[in-house]
Amino acid sequence: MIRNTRQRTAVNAVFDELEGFHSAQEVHARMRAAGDSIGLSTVYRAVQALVEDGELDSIRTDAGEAIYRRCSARHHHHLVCRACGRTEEVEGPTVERWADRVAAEHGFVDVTHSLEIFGTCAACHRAGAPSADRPG
Amino acid sequence: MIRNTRQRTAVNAVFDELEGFHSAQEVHARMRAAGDSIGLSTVYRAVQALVEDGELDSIRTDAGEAIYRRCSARHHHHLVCRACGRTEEVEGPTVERWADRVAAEHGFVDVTHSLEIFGTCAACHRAGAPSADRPG
DNA sequence: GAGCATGTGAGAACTGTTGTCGACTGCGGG
DNA sequence: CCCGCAGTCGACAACAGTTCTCACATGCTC
Repeated sequence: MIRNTRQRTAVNAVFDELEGFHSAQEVHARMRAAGDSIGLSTVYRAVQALVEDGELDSIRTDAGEAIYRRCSARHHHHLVCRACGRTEEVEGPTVERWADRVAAEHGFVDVTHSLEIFGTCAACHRAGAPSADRPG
Repeated sequence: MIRNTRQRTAVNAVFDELEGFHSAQEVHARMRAAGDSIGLSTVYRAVQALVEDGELDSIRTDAGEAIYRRCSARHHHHLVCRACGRTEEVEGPTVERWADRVAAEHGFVDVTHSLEIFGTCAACHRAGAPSADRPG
């Protein structure tokens, strides 16, 4: 049975007040700072549960850290600035259809996909942010 | 000054023989197994240098591990069976153009993207493989 | 070949994450 | 309302991947 605990509720609530992506550690620190007594393990368990429930959306930073945010109902992808980390949601039926079609052509079923776009946002580009090229 | 050492050359050479993505640790193990004496730190340094030189391409797995491969002339994506792990390379100008366009519309420059498609391949589907959904 | 900046490598340190385990507590039943 | 107990908590240890350290080795320039 899945219980409705103070901690779980609290973690969930944090993401109501927060925009964008935040790491488990950050959430933990934020809660502790706010006087909320909660363990780090619990935060990790909570965010994982929330991701499974589809409440949160998770991606991994370039540094390998997992970051989370409230998931909007729509299926979408992320456009991430590699200099300042700013994230924008983008969506496009084009790519959805393409992915499904390609998978189907190869005989794959039950298809999902993950797509992230990285670049340097206008502000950072103006600021002359360095950019590590990443062809691929 | 950047020196041309035996180790650096050797790491680079490994990726000539290897297809697809491989972790630094795997490369290290492989080299040791082949009787090549090299330290793990050195492998890390080497792959990082190679990435900076544009010789290698790096992405991060879901588990947070960094994996590398020779940057192929062709840009393509992966279609991965979530049951047996079989991977097929797919490519499509559609999605490339879409990603670039979307990024440009948001004022992003110097754009790259990462896309993986997950599904159950025909063989595994016939075998009745289970599947874990991952919205996002 | 000499000098020396740069690279190497074993191991320690660090970071983010997951596991452990005794104590705790929501929740359904009585 | 209280009981019982399975699900949960949380401090801490354990882990994995990566980076740092530093004494030693070695390519490169002269």
